[in-house]
Amino acid sequence: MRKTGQSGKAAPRTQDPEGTRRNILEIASEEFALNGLAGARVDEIAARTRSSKRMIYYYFGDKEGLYVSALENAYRQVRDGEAKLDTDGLPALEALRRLVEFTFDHHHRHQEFIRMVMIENIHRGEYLDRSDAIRDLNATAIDHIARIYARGVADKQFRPGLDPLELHWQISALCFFNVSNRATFSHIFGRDFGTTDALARLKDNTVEMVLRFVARKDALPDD
Amino acid sequence: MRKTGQSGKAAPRTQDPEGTRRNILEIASEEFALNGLAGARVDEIAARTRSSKRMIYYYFGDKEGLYVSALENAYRQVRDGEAKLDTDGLPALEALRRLVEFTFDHHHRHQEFIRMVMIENIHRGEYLDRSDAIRDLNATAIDHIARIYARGVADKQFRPGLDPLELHWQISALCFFNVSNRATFSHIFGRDFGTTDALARLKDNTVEMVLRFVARKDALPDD
DNA sequence: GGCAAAATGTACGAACTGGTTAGTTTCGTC
DNA sequence: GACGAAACTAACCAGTTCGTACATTTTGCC
Repeated sequence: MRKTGQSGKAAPRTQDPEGTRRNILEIASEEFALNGLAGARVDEIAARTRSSKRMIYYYFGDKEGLYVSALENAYRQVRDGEAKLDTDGLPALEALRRLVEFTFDHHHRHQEFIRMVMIENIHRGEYLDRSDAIRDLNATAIDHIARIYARGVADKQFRPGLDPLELHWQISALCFFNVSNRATFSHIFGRDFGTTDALARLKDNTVEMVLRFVARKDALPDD
Repeated sequence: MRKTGQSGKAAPRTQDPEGTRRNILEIASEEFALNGLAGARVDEIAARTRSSKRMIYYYFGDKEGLYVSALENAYRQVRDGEAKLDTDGLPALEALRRLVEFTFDHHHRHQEFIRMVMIENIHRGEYLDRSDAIRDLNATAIDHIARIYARGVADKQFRPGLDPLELHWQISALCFFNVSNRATFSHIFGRDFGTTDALARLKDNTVEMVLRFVARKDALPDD
């Protein structure tokens, strides 16, 4: 799909391939996040689109192709957002705190992304396999935490011997679960964990938990 | 068609309502855990059953009724298993360690359960709402950790002011994610987190993380 | 203006899917 | 050993769902 160089802004057209594609992808992302791969309906997606079912198949091949694109779309958006955090000037302990807080909030802000990841895990990552675009996006996601950790160890603030990737795992777990399992958890224990108050407490706990895990005892405040 | 001994139990019958029901539920649980509510096929379930599609509707009403039963089934099995852990004789710190280790392993042993919970969360707990059976099962699930925590605080091993339910949340998060998101996580970071080695490390980390979060500084070993 | 390629609209159909209809067999019990 | 209820079977049905065939318009380019 090549775009010839044009002068000025593109004039409004009756035909707008790029816009159509984007519009379809947007609606599809919503529907898949809402209903899952099997649960989403191509006809329903088409109906909500400014375009038609014909166009879905024209641009994305089939339902699964559309799903994979929606998945890529979700990852791309979220990773783009993550890149905005900058902690380079901060002391390691503070940087880590910021990172965890940011991750917590970021997950909370992008619930459709969380849902897509849940759905994809139900499918055992089968469709992720078909997308080389996604792996590339995440290769650098680990860098940030690795840098902070290295800094903290050098400063004798963090205990050595931890694996940044495993640390990332733990942080992800705490922040992800917080969104992914809220429905069942709240229901079962009869307490709403979605209130701003509950969320604030969970965030504090999460930060605290990570910091206590990583920091050396003497770098922590007294109990 | 085998004959059971006449050991007081019902003689073998060609008609076996209880057995049929259980058989259907068993297969249905597998299929729903495998494919989700929308993804599972009633015909496929029926085919794998010793019985027929008609019987599914006879005993469970409709597809959703069958799904709710499968969900209840999953919760019941897992909660029954959990009840087996006994830490009452142990010092609080050791008891908590055992609890976390057990939870970690237990989640790992019951991946179909995890999948059912994931699926139900995709459905926002809508079907959990329809089942009063499940809430009752979990009302006591929090007791165990609450007892350990209270003991630890009394013994000056744990820092006070924590909420057992929130603690349970954190532990669940770490152990749940470990199963639920393995597919995408492993894929994205190109490292298999399902090996016995990786699991052992993650378990250690998880235990460590919880203990460091709960214990008072002076109750912990040096870094 | 003319033309091929890209983009789009309309309508349809084959296969699937949840659910049912209608009828048969089994079984406790009186 | 008759009888009604419970357990069960097989075939079928109607609505849905993904996907496509065919026709048409728009666009870039000479």
